[in-house]
Amino acid sequence: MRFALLPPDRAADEVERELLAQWDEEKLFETSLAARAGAPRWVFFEGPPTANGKPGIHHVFARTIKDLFCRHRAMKGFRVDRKAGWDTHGLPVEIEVEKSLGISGKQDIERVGVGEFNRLCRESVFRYREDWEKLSGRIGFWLDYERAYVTYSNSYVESVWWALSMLHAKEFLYQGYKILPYCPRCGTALSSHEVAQGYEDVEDPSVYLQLPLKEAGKTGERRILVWTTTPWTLVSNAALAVSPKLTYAELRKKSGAEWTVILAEARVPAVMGADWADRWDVVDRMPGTALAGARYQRPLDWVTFESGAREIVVTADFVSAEDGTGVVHLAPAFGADDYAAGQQYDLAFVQPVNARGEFPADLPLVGGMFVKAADPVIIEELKRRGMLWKDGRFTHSYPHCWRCKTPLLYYARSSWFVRTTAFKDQMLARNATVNWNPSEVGAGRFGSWLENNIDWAISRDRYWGTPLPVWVCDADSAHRDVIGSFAHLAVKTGHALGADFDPHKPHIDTYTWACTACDGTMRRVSEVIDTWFDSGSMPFAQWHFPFEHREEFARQYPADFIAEGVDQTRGWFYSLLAIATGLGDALHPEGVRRKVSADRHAATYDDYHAGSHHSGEPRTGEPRTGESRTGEPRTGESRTGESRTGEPRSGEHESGGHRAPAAAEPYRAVVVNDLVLDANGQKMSKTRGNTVDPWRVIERHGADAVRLFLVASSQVWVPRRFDEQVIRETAGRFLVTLKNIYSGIFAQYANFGWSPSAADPAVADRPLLDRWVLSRLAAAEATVDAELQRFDATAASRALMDFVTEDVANWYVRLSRGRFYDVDAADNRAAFATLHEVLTVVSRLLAPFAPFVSDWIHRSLTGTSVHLADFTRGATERDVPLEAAMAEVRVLANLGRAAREEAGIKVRQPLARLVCVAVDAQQTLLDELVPLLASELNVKVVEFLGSADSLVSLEAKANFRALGKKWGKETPQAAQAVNTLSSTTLRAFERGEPVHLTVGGHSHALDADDLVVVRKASGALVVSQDGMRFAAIDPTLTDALKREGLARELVSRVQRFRKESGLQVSDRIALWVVGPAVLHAAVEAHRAWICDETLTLTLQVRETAGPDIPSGTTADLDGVPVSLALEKVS
RNA sequence: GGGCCAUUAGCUCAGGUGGUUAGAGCGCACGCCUGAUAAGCGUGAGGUCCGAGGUUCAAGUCCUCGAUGGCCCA
Repeated sequence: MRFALLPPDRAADEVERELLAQWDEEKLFETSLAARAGAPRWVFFEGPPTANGKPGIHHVFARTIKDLFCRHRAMKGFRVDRKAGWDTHGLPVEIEVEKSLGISGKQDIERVGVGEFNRLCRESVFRYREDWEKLSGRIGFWLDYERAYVTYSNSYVESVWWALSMLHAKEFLYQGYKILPYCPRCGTALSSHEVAQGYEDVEDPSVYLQLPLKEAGKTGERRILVWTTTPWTLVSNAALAVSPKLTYAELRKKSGAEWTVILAEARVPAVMGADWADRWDVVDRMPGTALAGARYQRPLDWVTFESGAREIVVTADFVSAEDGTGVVHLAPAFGADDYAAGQQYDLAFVQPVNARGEFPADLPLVGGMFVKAADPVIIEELKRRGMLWKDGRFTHSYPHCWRCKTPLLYYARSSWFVRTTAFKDQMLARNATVNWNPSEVGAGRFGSWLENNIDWAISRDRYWGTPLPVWVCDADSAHRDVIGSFAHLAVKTGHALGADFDPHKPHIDTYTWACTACDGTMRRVSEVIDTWFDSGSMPFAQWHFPFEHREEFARQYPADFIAEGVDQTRGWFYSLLAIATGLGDALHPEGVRRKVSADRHAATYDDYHAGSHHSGEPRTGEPRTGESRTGEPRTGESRTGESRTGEPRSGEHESGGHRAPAAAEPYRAVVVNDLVLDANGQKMSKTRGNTVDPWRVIERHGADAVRLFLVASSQVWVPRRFDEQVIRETAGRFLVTLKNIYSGIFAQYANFGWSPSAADPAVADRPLLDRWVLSRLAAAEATVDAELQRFDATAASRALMDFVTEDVANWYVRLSRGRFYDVDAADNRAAFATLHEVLTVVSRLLAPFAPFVSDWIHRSLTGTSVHLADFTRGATERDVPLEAAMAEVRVLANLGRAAREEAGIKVRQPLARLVCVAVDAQQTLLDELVPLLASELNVKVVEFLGSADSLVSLEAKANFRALGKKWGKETPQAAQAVNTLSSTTLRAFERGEPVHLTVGGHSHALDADDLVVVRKASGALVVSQDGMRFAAIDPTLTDALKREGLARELVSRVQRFRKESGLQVSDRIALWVVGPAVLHAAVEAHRAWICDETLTLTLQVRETAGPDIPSGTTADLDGVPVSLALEKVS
């Protein structure tokens, strides 16, 4: 058996590409799935990326996290199917197509034609999908791209329709109004991103009104002051709002007017002037709540109210004392706060403005005018009516249309909603059982946001999206059909849909039918739905549930794991939860199965499902009895999930056909990742030009290093800086070390004739160092596994990297190097077998993080792919006392080196003895490890002392934790007393003699807990200490030691010379050494050893050079001049 | 304006339940090794723990206020 070599300087990119080709050829992903076909499932949901742009480095990040945990659980023995998915609808796609066509805005799209436009949208999605698949593949993200779900596909759309129809059946779907920023010129509502682009500072009117309060028979004696910057909305004024938290003042002019004015006390100076007290008397003060319910006279009476409360003062939390008068005018059609208050108090709703932003022609004075242009007219009219207090101008930041710069109007638009507020408590309960990583996102950001949940506006007045399956009668809009399947649509229209049926606009809008309740015609509403509803439907829509694959859905719901960026908090994380909770039992596999079996002969799902729609009566798809259960959080095992996710579940879940009641949360664990920033901590953006091209980075460092860096550099849920320099220094460096150990130490020498065999000693028979590293390996294995189990990839990767660099490279390999130069000795076979085991297990542990190099090494070591291996071995035993003893030895070695450094004696110079004091380790083990310590520190003898008394004097250090309990406020004095205890007293105390402390009249016996005894060096040896551990070297250099040191210097120099002369490591030589007598003595004393080390067959030492010696080199060996010459002999 | 997160050595980050010498890696300085060699190892110097108050015998850690940066939402 030969082990392939992997030179560390071989380009990672090249190696990885070769592996990708090999995986492809072997169908390794499919093979790995097949190997777990019968295993318990661990379900992953792929949050579908929007395929409307090239993937960036932050996508590599998110996808690494997804892949990593899926790989880990798969290696742990679960079946982890990974179905890819693509989010294909929505405004981003439309904008991309608008750009490519060089058009902008709805009118342009209509001109191009909705059919053509949507065709281009569909094509555009395909283009980017390829980019995504390529990059995902390159970074080793294993996903089933062949069977990806695509949100625009007919089957997906049909499942979404089903969900909407079920929500409708549960009376969760309704039509209402939503206040949207709207451009009257473009005739379109703007998304929040568009609004954010268009803020500009503008000057607007600043108008104060005095509105008379209507009180029993004396209207106008008290007036309330109101401020607005949009006079045109006063036409629709329905109510006034005051703050329940503010105090309001009622003022009367000192000059003795008959009327008073009311405004927030805190606003008086700002509104009335700093010197207001000179002119006004405060006649009354009252809380805002006292004003609630008061009636007032509205400023303008041009429109008539149809229904709802009007001309009334209400309280609202959004009213502040920041500006204005603390009294806010409410026009529910023209502001989000206003609308919300309107809903809360059932206020009258009037919207006398058309789509072009104009008042109707029949209004007095302002009829037909653009609203903004009507402002001066309205101010003039208010003045005429005596309702104007004062007017002025006001500069503020106001949103404008980013296309045409027209100021936006906040506008009530008809919109469709899902009544999420109806099941908010259930969402909260479900959320509470989710294992969020980090937990604060679930409890804080997401949880507190859910608390303030408002109904989900799901309709969009756009083109490329899942059409809202609502048909409304053109004669009476109360007559509605919500279509839940294509079959249902066929039934409605009376004929089959045809093979080329496309549920998208504009085709779908050609389907109409006669209203069953009147003479009207049922026509589809124009809207499409929010793409978040699409993606939030993926748990069932990816399976075309409930029309197909019901069993599959049951097995793959809910998800054990999802992972996305923190920006998905209000996106996918929410839409998954909201839809699953709203659907409730409709997602219950048992419920569906019962239904199906009861109607086994039904030709289509819709056949049995129909009827609920024909009647027009809402009905629940499933029995209501289970409802109360749905909101209950799971108890017991839910939070840590250990019992569920720790080990593969037994088959019982499978045999049941489903895994859990669908009433559970749609995902059990979430890993949230934060942004990838540039090297300077700046957010990456195209406009800043600091984006990172993932392809170029991968080419330079390899996907392994990039993945490892992204995960290991800091917790994934804090923003991380992306710095290529740092990749090289951390992940890159680690991988180089690993390859060095594999190729430079293991494979290179194993190829002289070692391969695993029965000749290898059993573990128990191997040297302590081997047993130690195997024990550490078991520890690392357990740690990495446990950290991944709890979704901490950062801690896992760091533990693994630390093990490899510290324990394997820096200790085991370094101390064992000599054992790898010869494959025959039993001791050496043990070393090879041990390192083989270590490297094999390390590659498995590394596989989720760095799937390429780990596979490469694992294949070379074992002949099989790491991705078909088990993550952990069975029971492995640790030798904890041995680990403790070795830890002790390593500390002592460091101390010894520090002592050498202090004494100024290099390691190559042998010393007579090292004197140590160790703690926490068995002396027998330490004795066995002495040869390692002696060789590491190059000393002849290592002695252990039971105490350091002979090396040190004792001092006490107070232990505040213990003293604090006893002494309270006198702790510092007591500590001081402890710290001044004499060395003699402390020795007595350590022997068990009682010691009392007296401080401030109190006296307590000293307990062992109360102090730590510290040893300070004293004496002739050079002592180094760390806590209770000591290492002391004897710096005395005898002539014999000096000779040995010189011999070592010589060997070192000869070795270098051999190399400089171009010799092979196995070449035998003849050697001439010319130097003074002292060198002569050293060589003669260690002749055999020198010859052995340098493979010298004949060694001649002289004091002077001669003509018979070949030319060579000269050197200085610690002040001893030497000339060397050598010749290759064989 | 609200919510959440972060702020610890030049850089990147660790620092359960408060306990007195605040750690690691990288970088840097000095040195070692020269059969992992465009590798490997050691020793060392680096810190008012963002600031101000407070609680406590004791605060990087708990509380309050503030600053800066980031994200999300208005």
